Amino acid sequence: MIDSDLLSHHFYAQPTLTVAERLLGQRLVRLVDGQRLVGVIAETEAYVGFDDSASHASKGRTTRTEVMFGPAGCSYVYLIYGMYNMFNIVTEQTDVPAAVLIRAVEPTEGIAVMQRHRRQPPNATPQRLLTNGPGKLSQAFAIDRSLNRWDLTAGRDLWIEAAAAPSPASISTGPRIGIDYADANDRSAPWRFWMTGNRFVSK
DNA sequence: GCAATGATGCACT
DNA sequence: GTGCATCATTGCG
Repeated sequence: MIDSDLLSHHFYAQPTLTVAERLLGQRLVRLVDGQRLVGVIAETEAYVGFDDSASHASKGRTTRTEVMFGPAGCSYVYLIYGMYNMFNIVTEQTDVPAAVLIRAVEPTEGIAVMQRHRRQPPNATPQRLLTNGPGKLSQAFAIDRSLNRWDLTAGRDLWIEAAAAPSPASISTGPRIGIDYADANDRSAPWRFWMTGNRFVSK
């Protein structure tokens, strides 16, 4: 890896909506048993501060949400529905609880290994089912809670590399998914970002 | 194609 | 005990 490609604390410490949008097109990299797994980030969601009723952190500082109050550039990985891991990246200044959920990537390297992690047969079709959702991409990239609170700026095992940014015209926004429990204004906030037309964006 | 449903572990009242 | 920032499968037509 070239050091200058590694996204730094400075990048993640920006406002959460900025980070969520600018993560599109960047490369998610996972190293497992010397094998590089890479995907281009295609879809993200922002969870912003105490006042966002959709965010786990709106309930305050607990064992589970503590990491969201910590420094930017750490991972927040939690288990949902008893079986799926959600991969988030902490943003903003310390004590401001916020994070970006990575919802989908377009796989580019290590696809055969990802298929094994997903228990799909080699050459399975269609390939889009490999990583077109937050639970699926975590499974494909072997991301689980052992990587909670991981420092993504260290360039070890799990990190993000800079790549060409998509043009603003090719980015779409809309409401976040799966947050029916949130207040109406938070449900409708356009805090989901995706690359328009990318076939790996979740349903 | 789509809607309905069950799986499953853990943080938190 | 309750409720999830989800997914695969089933059953319909």
